[in-house]
Amino acid sequence: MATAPFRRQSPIHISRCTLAASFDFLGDRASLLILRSALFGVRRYEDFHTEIGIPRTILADRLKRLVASGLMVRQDYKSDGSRPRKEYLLTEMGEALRLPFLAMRQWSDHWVGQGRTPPMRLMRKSDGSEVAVAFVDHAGRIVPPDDLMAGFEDWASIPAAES
Amino acid sequence: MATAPFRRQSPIHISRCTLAASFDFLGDRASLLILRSALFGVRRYEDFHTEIGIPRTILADRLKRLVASGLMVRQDYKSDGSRPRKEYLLTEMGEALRLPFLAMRQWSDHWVGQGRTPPMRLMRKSDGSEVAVAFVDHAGRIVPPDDLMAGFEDWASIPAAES
DNA sequence: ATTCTGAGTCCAATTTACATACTTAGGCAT
DNA sequence: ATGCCTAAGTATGTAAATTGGACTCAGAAT
Repeated sequence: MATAPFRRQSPIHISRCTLAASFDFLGDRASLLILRSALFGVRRYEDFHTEIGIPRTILADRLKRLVASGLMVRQDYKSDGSRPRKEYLLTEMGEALRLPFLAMRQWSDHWVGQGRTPPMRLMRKSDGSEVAVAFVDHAGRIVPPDDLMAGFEDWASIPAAES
Repeated sequence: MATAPFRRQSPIHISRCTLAASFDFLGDRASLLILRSALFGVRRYEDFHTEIGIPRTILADRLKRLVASGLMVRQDYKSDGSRPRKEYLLTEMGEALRLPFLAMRQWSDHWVGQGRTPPMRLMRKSDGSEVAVAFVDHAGRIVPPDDLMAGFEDWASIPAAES
């Protein structure tokens, strides 16, 4: 599976693909940047706006969509000396995006950040050892990408590759 | 690191974030769907068009951008009985997106596909055992998300969290 | 010479994004 | 109690991107 063989169609039809479906609500720059900030601990409208620099209308719209999609919740907070305001927190579903986002970061640090030393390192809390995102088998051993294979529910319906 | 502490700003400024930078060229639905298909082995303009169903102008534009970004290459192919045509192949850089995309698929199968059995399983070629995407330490052991910690180059510059 | 097909481009209508300005709600100082 | 301040939005006119459909182009086959 290092490289997929040539195919005329994907083995999973786009209308039944949860991955493709997820791109409907996080397949745009603004949402992705909001989630990136949120995973770092940013919560407030004004902070998202300052940090990301997208128009306020877009920010408001995207936050609404992220809440509607179940990735974030909008709740009150109260810092002393000011009135109750709203903040946006990741739900468990949104929090679970940490793994894919960190996989993506690993990729971008390598391929976009070329030579530069990555600004962030993942470590074990316990012993401080370097942590990476990788394929692992059921026994917990790392699987090299070329030992990887995909199995499909209805593989009989997959049109054979031609050249 | 199960949940990040509240922060007013991300510890990595957006202008120096390779992840944020990568969203510039793959932070849109069309590009993500093209890459999904490409990772499955789809290569041809017409096949992308049929499968994804985006307008031809967008497809042409995105393919151009993916080539310009170094994720794909445009090359000739010749099937017998017809003239030479173009196809789009993932480069090593594009191919390396397989890990983050499969991490994302794992997420979407779980959180978007709720109860349904995932249409695709990752397996070891050698023994057919189930494969997943996970955090691993340097010794190759799986790291649970709550034993995860982030270290930053210039952590002194991180504004302290407040509430 | 004509047809056929994959790989595009062109175009007018619609949608979405953008920047800037404006609004709202409540705590607080005067 | 009046007015000010701030976070969190909304309103709006303009600029840009997206859309679906028609059109073009190149070469192989008939």
